[in-house]
Amino acid sequence: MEGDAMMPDAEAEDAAPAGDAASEGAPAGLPDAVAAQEAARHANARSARASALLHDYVELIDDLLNVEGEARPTDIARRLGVSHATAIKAIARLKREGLAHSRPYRGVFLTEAGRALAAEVRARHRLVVDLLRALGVPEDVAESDAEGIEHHVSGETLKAFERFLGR
Amino acid sequence: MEGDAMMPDAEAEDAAPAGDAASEGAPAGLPDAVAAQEAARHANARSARASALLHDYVELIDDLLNVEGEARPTDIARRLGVSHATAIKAIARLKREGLAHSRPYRGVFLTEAGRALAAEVRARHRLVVDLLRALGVPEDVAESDAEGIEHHVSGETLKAFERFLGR
DNA sequence: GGCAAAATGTAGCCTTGGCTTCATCATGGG
DNA sequence: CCCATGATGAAGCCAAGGCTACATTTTGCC
Ligand SMILES: [Mn+2]
Ligand SMILES: [Mn+2]
Ligand SMILES: [Mn+2]
Ligand SMILES: [Mn+2]
Repeated sequence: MEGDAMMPDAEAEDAAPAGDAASEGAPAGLPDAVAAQEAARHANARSARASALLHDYVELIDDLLNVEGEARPTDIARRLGVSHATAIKAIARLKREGLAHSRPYRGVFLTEAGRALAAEVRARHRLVVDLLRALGVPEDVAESDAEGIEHHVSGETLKAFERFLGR
Repeated sequence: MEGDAMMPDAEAEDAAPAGDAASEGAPAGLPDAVAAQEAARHANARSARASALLHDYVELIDDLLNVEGEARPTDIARRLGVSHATAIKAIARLKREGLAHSRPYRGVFLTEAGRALAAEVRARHRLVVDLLRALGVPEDVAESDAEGIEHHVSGETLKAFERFLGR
């Protein structure tokens, strides 16, 4: 620990009191309620970020099952651009969460919950892409941005997108 | 691969001559080029997700510095809804990345690069909120969704938003 | 001016989500 | 029919980003 050298060279510290706010000796910080609201927004974004990965897996597996008839770890990994080991670990988590099931060397399948989630995720993905396209975003960029945006679009916002697209 | 004949191919759309000779009993899997493109989109989203956290810290620190005159770990933590220890670890990372600097017990400051990034992040945040509002999303929902969406909006899409908002 | 409380920092634990490496399994071509 | 090869799975490493618990420093208040 190079914790030495902690001599506070008496700077013009108190020269920046920034004492805005009300008449009271209250702290300059903004009201608790506002900070709490902001914290809630960030917590919300963190939560969405946490489920984003599983959503993408479920969406992709559903697609593979529909288009190819089966969803193999290697294909999943290739489509996501990760190693097969990474895909297998995520698949284990999907199973733990009750979204998928599989037996060794037999490919992956979705549970009822998994299929329901996949449908929801796909609808959201498409709607986000459609909205971006409608705003003039080039197709490849729309697809790319949508891959991240989709996980942060609430039901309310989704409805707004639908309204705008006239649906 | 599988012997079944899976004809429903998404890539038979129109252009996109990336198709490999599909005349033979070629694998049902979609072309390498398409899978690679999809993998690239996911890689892009992963990368954006990775920098999202630091962006939020930088944006918040800049705001605290502007509004309060100082950015203290405890305030940062409260506004983000995380423990102060978590904030301090993130701040260490900001410093490592050359975005911030600080001395023990003295609050956090942004480097030139940090300020530049903050300006960019804030502009993006505002534009996303404005777009959502323009589409009829309620203010609190717009703020909440924007907190996540903002990190996945490319420059191209940003321009499209500006165009739509008439700027 | 001194001291208790608040703020800050450190240490260590956990999960997620990447990776590489190595072991095992399944299958199709010869 | 057999085994080379590719697919699958297991193990273990790493960084990020949460947390709690505890140590240290600063500050506000009497
Ligand atoms: Mn996605
Ligand atoms: Mn998607
Ligand atoms: Mn954000
Ligand atoms: Mn933001």
